[in-house]
Amino acid sequence: MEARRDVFQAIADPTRRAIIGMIAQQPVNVNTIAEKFDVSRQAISLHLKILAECGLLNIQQQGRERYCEARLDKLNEVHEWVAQYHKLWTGRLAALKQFVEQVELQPTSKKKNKPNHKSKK
Amino acid sequence: MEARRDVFQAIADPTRRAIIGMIAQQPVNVNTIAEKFDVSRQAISLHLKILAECGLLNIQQQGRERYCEARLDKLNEVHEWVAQYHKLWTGRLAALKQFVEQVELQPTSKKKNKPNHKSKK
DNA sequence: TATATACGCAAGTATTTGCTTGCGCAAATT
DNA sequence: AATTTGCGCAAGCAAATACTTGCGTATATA
Repeated sequence: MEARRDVFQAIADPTRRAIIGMIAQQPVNVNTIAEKFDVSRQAISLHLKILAECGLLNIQQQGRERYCEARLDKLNEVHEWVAQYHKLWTGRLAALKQFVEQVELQPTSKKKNKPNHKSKK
Repeated sequence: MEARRDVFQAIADPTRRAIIGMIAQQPVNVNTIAEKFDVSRQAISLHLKILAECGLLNIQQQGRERYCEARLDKLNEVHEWVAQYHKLWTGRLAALKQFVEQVELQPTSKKKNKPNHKSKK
């Protein structure tokens, strides 16, 4: 146990993503977070621990309460990983669009019957 | 088994991320992929199955070979999820930077020496 | 046609999750 | 001082992972 613990792994769980969303704007204490879910406080506590272990979360003790603060910048690893592919696939879409437009403009096209020609808006 | 199967879950595994990287540019067949890793072909096959199940992968049979083609646009869900927080945290950084600069420009400031002021290009 | 190749389909196992319940302790509240 | 509240620690458990090995089956190739 306690094996791999990286950001990708951390955000794989929907509950943990929800937690991040909940504390993205301002720190929230453990019990307040736990109340929003229908699992036990311990379960949430464990999720928080996992998030904290990979740096996505800071915990500040305040009296008997513990406030969880999101460290969104730690999502950068994910952002960069996805962004490279995002560029790739949007680039392809752009190229495809351009290609289609170019073909449509060809005056040499044989196809004269195009009953339902989908026009671009 | 066969429970949750979403994109976040799929990319949580480093092997699967590596597979995506391997086929992002052009389709590759199963055995070629498997050879790059030091786990069994079956293990890779299962990873491919998982990727295919959540749409990140298309498989085209060609003779006895199966070519795996990446569907990068299916990463959009992840991209959007991260992007919202990316905006948040970069926005905060920008605000912080602006704040610091503003403070530095205060005429009441005692600090007159700013040798390496980083100018924006 | 015999054989090698490119897979898929289990079955079996060790580890890792995700969750629960019970206990304990320190900081607020009464 | 007694009680409530906030939360960690730990044991226990079902389910999911990530692999492996063995077997079966098309499709190429010799």
